[in-house]
Amino acid sequence: MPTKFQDKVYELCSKVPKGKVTTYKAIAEAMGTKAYRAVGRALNKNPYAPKVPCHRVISSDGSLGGFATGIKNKVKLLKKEGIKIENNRISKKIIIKIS
DNA sequence: GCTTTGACTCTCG
DNA sequence: TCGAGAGCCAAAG
Repeated sequence: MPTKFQDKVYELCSKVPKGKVTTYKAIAEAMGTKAYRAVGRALNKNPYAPKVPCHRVISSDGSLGGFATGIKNKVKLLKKEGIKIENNRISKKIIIKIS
């Protein structure tokens, strides 16, 4: 079991509904921290790999940010979810905020 | 136990 | 509009 911080990150990731995405910033803010980078780093480890849809987490300005298994794979996964991706950019309108 | 790094974000030029 | 620099926190080395 990873740290509480990571656990929180993964939990928030799970809260993202299918067909929508969220941002690293939103996650960090949701857990009451500004460790945006720590969130990304935690997801890179991704001990919950298939359990948590970490591919639904992107950067704040709509870019994909990055992906451990490759951006291309991330794009493919998101497209499967019904998310439109253009030039490695996600429509900001589908970006949601975590409660 | 301190230093470096990172799937980030913001601000300034 | 685009590029570079600084700031932030947590985990790994």
